Parts: sequence; C-alpha cells; structure tokens
Amino acid sequence: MTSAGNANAPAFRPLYLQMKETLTQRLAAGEWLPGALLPSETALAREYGVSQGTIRKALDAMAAERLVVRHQGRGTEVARHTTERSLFQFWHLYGSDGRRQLPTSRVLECRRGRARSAEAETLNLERGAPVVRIFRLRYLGNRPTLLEWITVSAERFPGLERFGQQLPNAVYELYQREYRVTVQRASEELRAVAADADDARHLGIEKGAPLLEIRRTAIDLENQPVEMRVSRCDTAHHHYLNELV
Amino acid sequence: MTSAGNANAPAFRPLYLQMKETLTQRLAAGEWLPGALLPSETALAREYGVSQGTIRKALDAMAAERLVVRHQGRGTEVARHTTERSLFQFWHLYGSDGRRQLPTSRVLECRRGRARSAEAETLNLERGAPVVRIFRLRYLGNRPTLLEWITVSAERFPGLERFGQQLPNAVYELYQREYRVTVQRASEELRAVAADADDARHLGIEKGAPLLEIRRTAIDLENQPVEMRVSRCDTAHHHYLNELV
DNA sequence: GAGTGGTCTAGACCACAAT
DNA sequence: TTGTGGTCTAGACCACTCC
Repeated sequence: MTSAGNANAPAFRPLYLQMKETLTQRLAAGEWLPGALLPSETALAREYGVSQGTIRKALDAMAAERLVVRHQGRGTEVARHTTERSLFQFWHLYGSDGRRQLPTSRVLECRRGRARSAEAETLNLERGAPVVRIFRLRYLGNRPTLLEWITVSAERFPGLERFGQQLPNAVYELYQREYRVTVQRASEELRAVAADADDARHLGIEKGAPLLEIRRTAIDLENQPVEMRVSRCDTAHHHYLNELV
Repeated sequence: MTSAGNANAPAFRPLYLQMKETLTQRLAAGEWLPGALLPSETALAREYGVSQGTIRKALDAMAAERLVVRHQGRGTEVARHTTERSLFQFWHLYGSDGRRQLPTSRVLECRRGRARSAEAETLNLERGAPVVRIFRLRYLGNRPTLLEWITVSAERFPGLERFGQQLPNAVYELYQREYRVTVQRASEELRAVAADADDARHLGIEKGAPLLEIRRTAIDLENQPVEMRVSRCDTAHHHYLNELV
C-alpha cells in the first residue's frame, strides 16, 4: 500500500486521518524508536503519494497527542519519556506555595505475585496471572507524603522485580527503555479516604486522618492498560492541581 | 487597521496568531454575542486582507480553546454555556458505576457580604469589597453529596443575591445570560480534609469523615478570575475523574 | 549551504445546512 | 441552489538546525 489516493479500505474518513492511523501503527509497531527522527514530511508524502500538507496535518494531530515532537529545522521525533514529560503530563502534586516538586522514593517492596480480581480487571488479565507489584514511599522535600502501589503484568515486564531498590523515580522511562512500553495517557480516579494503621505509620500521621487516594490506569500506544497504580497522599502540605480547559 | 499584511505592531508573531488575538478581543468585547455566528472565513479574510487559510488557522485555534464552535455548512458560532459544556468541561464527579450524574441543588444561603482576604486575593479585589456568597447543598441521585460555597464580586454580578432559591443548577449559564460573563476555563486544587460538624450534619456522615475538598478559580474570556468556589464532596459513592492526555 | 518544519497563499472540490 | 466550513493540493518563502 503505497498510494493512498484512492484507498482500497472501506474508508470514508479524511486522508489525513488515514495517514495518521497508518503512521501511528508503524510507530506503535516499533519501526521508529523513541528519540529517533521520522522520515521528513516530503519523504512521507512521496512514499504515500499524497501532498505534504496532508502529511503535515497527520503529524500535527500526532503531535497533539504527544506521540511525536516536532522541531523546526531538525525533524519530527518519536516522543520520549523524559523527566519533563513525566512532570507535565503525569505529576499533579504541588506544594502549598504552588510550586511543583518531584518526589524521591524509597522502595518498600518489589516482588512477583498473582493478579487479584481488581488488578486483573484493570489490566485485562486473567485472575491469578503473574504480576509484579511495587510498593513505594515517596517524599516531597524530605517529608513522607505519598504511599504508592504499582501493579503490572509480569509477562509484559519480565524481570522487573529484580530492579528492587534500584527502581528509578520515573518508572515510565524505565518501561520505555527496558520494555519498549510507552505510556501515552492515563486516567485517574480521586477519592478521600481515612488513613489506616499502615498508612499512618509510614506517613507519620494519625490513623483516620484524611488522605487523597488516586487510582491511576496507564494506557500504552495501542490503547491497552499497562499499569495500575494506587497512591495515598497526605495533602496537609500539598494539593492536586487540575486545569479545566 | 484593516490590512495586516505588514503590521505596524511590534509583531514578530505569525499572522494567524495576530488574527486570533484580534478576533478574540472583538469577541471578548461583546461584538458577537454567545450563540451568534461570526462573519464567514471569506468575509474575515477580505476584511483583514489575509488569505482564507490564515483566518482558518486562527478560528481553528479559537475552537481548540472553546471560544467558538465550528459547524460545517452553517458557520462559526460564539460558544455558549450549555448544560453539555458544563458537564464535559467542568463536572468531574462520577458514580461508582462510572456514569456521570448531574446534581440537583438546594440553596442554603445567598447573600451579600464583604470579601475576606482569601476571597479578595483569589478574585483580585480589595479586602472588604462587596461580594455575593452562595452556599448550596447538592444531591447526586437523591444522596446529599456535596457542599458548595461560591463567591463572586457584587460589582460584577449586581443583584445576584436576589435569585436565592431560584438559582439554576448551572450558574455559568446564568452568568453568561444575565451578566455577559463567560467562564472560559478554571483551575482546581484538590485536597482531602476531615468533615467538621456542619459538613457532617448536612451530608449525613460522621464528623471527621474524609471529604474531597475542591477549590476552584474560574477565569473569564479576558483571563480574569470571576468566581471562587469551594466544594466538599463525600466520595463514598462517587469519585473525581481526571484524564491525563 | 542543505535540509527541516512553520507560515502564507491560492484555488479546487466535497460535505453539509439552510432555503 | 447558495453559502458555509472541511479537505486536499501545490508552490513560495521564512526560521531554524546541523554540518
């Protein structure tokens, strides 16, 4: 399929959306690795027999979804999970002064297990399927602020448990580098809960104190869930910021 | 300023961004009322002496910010505050089944007062300036779920207090219809707090129970704060959903 | 200097809404 | 049928990066 001028697919959709889909598939298939440059607009236009403007609309749409990053004069790059991206897309906790702080982490547990029903449902696994669980205590400015439980499929992330204390702060960079898994987006459910005895001990607060519980499901390039994450945050000195635009 | 070909402004910015700015100013000034149709792309292009494509990029950018809504075959319409918009942009509470429910409301208080320091700071007012405060209890499916305190400037919203029990559920529609104030975006700070005695009484829960507190600042078309809103939600049967894209 | 994406233009045709 | 925005094309020039 080189010419898309009159596609053979059952396509009533605009050409640029078809091109976006095609390019996204090639990207998700790993043809271009994170950080690499895609072929130029003119090269892609030649390859598919469409105009440069059509490729441009497709790439602009992909850039809007953070699949690629466009650089004038340099080219179009496959999006990487940098610390900045983690910060801007996935980190919403701010200090009382309104400044964003990145956490440091202490891994309390990191081992294999079998998927419980909630994990299986969230991650699209069979119940009892092998998983890796990470349990971390995270500090903001030396203050223990956040307890975090992460669950991923052990088939998708073989040997993840071996990282143990060496797990980096930003695990999405690790997912991408070691496992070719790119977290594209996520959804978070927020609730207020009461600290149980363990929460209280780890966070140095009273049992029953209010905590902000965040349940995140992270989604990869193929729109499949890849990580389930539950966080419990002490919001005495921090808050979760959400911009409604 | 009819020809923008070689602008006299200290402008190194792209033409389409200058056009977007100009059109946004005309819109914010009230030249086109909510629901009205803007002049067509060709008419605007003629008026400013630029190509239709440039106007198109400006309007597309405005549509991305929800300032206007584009309809093929009909024209470009100034965005209105409909119930759908309130729902999709400003309402983030979902039931445990994942369904979005709109609240019903009971106004507990609606009267004038003088800005306290937090209100004055948030709303860019002098401390002690006249304000209107609304205090509502909101129900989701017959269950009292949410206490809400709203503060706005009494100068900007003269006579708002007279609505009392007749306040509609979606006050942003009222702001736009009665006061020509369009809420374009907002930011929300979320924290977990413990219910005080009043919270507990109104929501039918235990004192000290965890509540999700949402502090919202609403921003108008001119990027000025127009409303401060604090909500305390019982998240036993609901949660706040945030999509990280 | 060569190559890239960003902007701007101009024109053709299509899909859709209103009449 | 008329006019609107949506798509697609083609070409020119600009700003920027890299060699």
